[in-house]
Amino acid sequence: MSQTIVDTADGRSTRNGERETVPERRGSECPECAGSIHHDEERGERACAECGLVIDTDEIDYGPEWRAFDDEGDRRRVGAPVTTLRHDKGLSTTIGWEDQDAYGNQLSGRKREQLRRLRTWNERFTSKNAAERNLKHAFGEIERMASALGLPKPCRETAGVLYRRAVEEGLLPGRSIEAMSTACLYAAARQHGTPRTLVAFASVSRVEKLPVQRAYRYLSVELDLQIEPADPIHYLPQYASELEISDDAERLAREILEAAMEQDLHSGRSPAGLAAAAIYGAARLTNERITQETVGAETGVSKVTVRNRYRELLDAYGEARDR
DNA sequence: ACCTTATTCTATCGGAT
DNA sequence: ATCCGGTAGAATAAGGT
Repeated sequence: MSQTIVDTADGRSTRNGERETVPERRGSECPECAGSIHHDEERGERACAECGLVIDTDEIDYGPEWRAFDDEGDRRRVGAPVTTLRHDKGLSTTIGWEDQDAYGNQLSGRKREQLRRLRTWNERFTSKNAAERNLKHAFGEIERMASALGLPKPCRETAGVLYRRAVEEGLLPGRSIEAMSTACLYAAARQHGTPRTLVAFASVSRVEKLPVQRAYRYLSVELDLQIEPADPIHYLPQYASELEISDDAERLAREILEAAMEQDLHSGRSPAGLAAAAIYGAARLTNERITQETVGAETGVSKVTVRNRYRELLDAYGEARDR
C-alpha cells in the first residue's frame, strides 16, 4: 500500500495509480519540475532540461543515419540502414546460391567449388553461435506477429531493442524465445501508443497467454520499463475500422472517453473494454445500428462488460456536456 | 506459494422493440 | 425474433503476506 504500480500486464491503471504520478511520455513537460523535455539524439534519451530527469531511454532514431567520410561537415552515413531486426543488424554479406556471375554466365567447376566453400564459411561466421541464432529466431517471430497485428515498423524496432537488452541482461535462460519475443513486442506496442490486448498477442503467438504474461512481467521489472497504463483512446481507430463505424461516431467515442477519464472512470478498468463501450455508446448516439454482441465479438470484450461500461460512459459524458 | 479484492466472463432469463 | 439489461457464480488479474 505504498508503491504506485502503473505497469499492469493488461494495461489497466490501478486504483491508487493517480495519473499525475505517471511520467508523461509524449508530453513536453518534465513530471518533476515542469521544465521542458530535451531530446538527446546521440544517446537516444529524452531528459528534462531543468533537472536532468531521464524520461526514457533507448528511443529509436527515426532519422536517416548517413555519414560521408570524404570531407568535413557533412555527416551522413552511407550504406543500408542499420536495423535492429537482423541478428547482425543487417550488416553481414550474403552469398547468393546461384552458380552464376554477375552477368548471369555459368561459372566453371573450379569457381563453383570455391563458392561453395565460401558459402559454408560465410554461414559459419554470420550465424556463428547459438545466441545469434536465437536472435534470428526471435526477430523472425517479432516480424511475423507484428505484421499479423498491423504494428508499424518503429514498434518492431523497439521490440528488437528490448529483446536484445533482455538477452544481454540474461533474462532468457528458463524462458522460451517465443514468450519473450511476444512480451517484447507487447511492451513495444504499448510504448508506441499502438496497444493490442494480451489476448490478441496470444492468438498470433505460438505460446499461450500465461507464459507471455510472465515474461512481460519479468521483462518490465528487470529492465525497469516505465510503461504507462494503456490509453483506451488508442484502441479506437482499430476497433472503429473493424466495426465499420463512421468517422463522426469515432470522434464522438473519443470525446466520451476523454470525459470519462476526467472523472477517473477508467481507473482499474480494462482499456479495451472502455474503448469497446465508447464505440458502442457513440454508435448508439449517432443512430448507427450495431449490437453489443458484434462489438464484443470484434473487440474481444464480453457484451456484459460493453453494457456495464457504456452506461457509465454515457452518464459521465452527459454530465460533462451539461457543464 | 497462498490469500484477498476488484473486475471481467460465461450462462441464463425476462422484458422491450 | 432479435436485442437489451440484469444477475449469479466462475474465472482472472494484481497486490500483499
